[in-house]
Amino acid sequence: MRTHELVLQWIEKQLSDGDLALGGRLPGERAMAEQLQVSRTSVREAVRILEAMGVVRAGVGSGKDAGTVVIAEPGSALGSTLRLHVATRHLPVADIVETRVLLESWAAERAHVGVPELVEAAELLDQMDEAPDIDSFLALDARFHVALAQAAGNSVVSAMMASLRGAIENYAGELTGNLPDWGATSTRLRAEHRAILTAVNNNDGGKAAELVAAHIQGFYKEAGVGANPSPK
Amino acid sequence: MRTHELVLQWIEKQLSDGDLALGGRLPGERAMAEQLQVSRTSVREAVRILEAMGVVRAGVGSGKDAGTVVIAEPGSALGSTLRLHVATRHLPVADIVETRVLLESWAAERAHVGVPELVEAAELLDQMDEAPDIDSFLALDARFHVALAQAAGNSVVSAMMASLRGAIENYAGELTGNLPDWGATSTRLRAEHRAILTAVNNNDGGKAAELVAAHIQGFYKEAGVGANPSPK
DNA sequence: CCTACCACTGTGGTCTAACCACACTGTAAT
DNA sequence: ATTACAGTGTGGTTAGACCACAGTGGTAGG
Repeated sequence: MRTHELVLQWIEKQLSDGDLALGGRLPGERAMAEQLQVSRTSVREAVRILEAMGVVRAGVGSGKDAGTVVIAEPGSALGSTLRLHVATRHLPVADIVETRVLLESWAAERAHVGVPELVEAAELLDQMDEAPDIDSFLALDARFHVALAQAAGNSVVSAMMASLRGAIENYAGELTGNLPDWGATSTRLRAEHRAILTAVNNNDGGKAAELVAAHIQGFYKEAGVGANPSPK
Repeated sequence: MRTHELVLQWIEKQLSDGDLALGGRLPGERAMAEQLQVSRTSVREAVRILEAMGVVRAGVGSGKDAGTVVIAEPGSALGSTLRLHVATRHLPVADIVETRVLLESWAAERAHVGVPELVEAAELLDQMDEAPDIDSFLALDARFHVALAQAAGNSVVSAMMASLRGAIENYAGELTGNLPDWGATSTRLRAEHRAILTAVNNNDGGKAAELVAAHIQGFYKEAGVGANPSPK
């Protein structure tokens, strides 16, 4: 077993045993190195992996944001991993879109009416009506979909959905260039968003799921994904 | 931007541009360090991250298995990430089980009859009838479920399903200790497996999905997950 | 001529020791 | 009381060395 894996094991044990909790701080790199009788290099490699997994965040200096702190951001971490695998051509974009439809439909069908996430989603829609450019529109769109997914109350589904969105975020940006009329598309997307949210708030989960599926598939189909899985 | 992130970017670009393909070999760490004008340490940190993501595999020595080569194993990588987040108590085991039910039901419903994965699944069931102990039974069980998921032909769903299974693998091992009568449970599980496979091969996707959902939920319920999300 | 051995080479794995930038903290000078 | 500044501890980065490993190729012995 390689040295940095030993460090990883040790840290994972600290987490499992509850000696290290969310928001907690890891010992300094030098301290850990001495405690585990390994070099600081090995400790750093382990920390880097945890950082890539979204389990910790490293901050320099001193004070509240300093040191290596335990966080919980599986979404961005999974997203990076998927993005890399898309780059290797091993994961087709079409499969990602399909999975996204699966997860988001499920979430829309089971969204709990009355949770704060749905209020946030409504506010995001208002902001989208006044988005100055495409990029800010897409950013708000991403947050809307994530909020909707979170309303179902399953953190794993939320994280995976967010990661899928993140993995193809670059594509979304490129693809809007393919659209014949962004103004028309934007209007349509916004109307679909409101219809989805209305269906959810009316406890009509089945309809919400259908609308979400059509919404996502419609966008990527219009932008040309599916027929051409590797647009680059 | 930190130095190792620069290296990551460079490697990701090589992958996106197709200059580096699956099975290809990265330049040596020393060569990359010189080419990018960074230290070997930074290169190594980047490679470590890619290794943790299941994008590359590092091998010492010389010959075919030596050097850092591009692979595609998103499943194990995502599994490790999820496992760590479970350790932080951020992802409840119940949510993972629920997501697994979602993905596997979907896959069972859409499995393509006639694909080699289903043949392999059948062989695995035969082997399970003669599994000498619980651990080998669980290992075969894992492979059976993965094969079933792969039969649906969506690589993202397959990878995620495998990762979910891996994230709670340790739990499965612990939980079998809670079962009152392993022999009876094993017999029931094997019967359910065969029923699922039969439904799939009969093109009865709906029934297969139902059976899979009941199969998974039944096992974890019997073992005591759901009522007690953090058994440790 | 063939075989067995062995030094050579290039790979990742690890370690040490130093320096940097950063951000807060406490103290001393104003 | 306010300000300026040295001190301290954090992660970030680098250079250089040594190790184990595995295939390569030459060489000595049969």
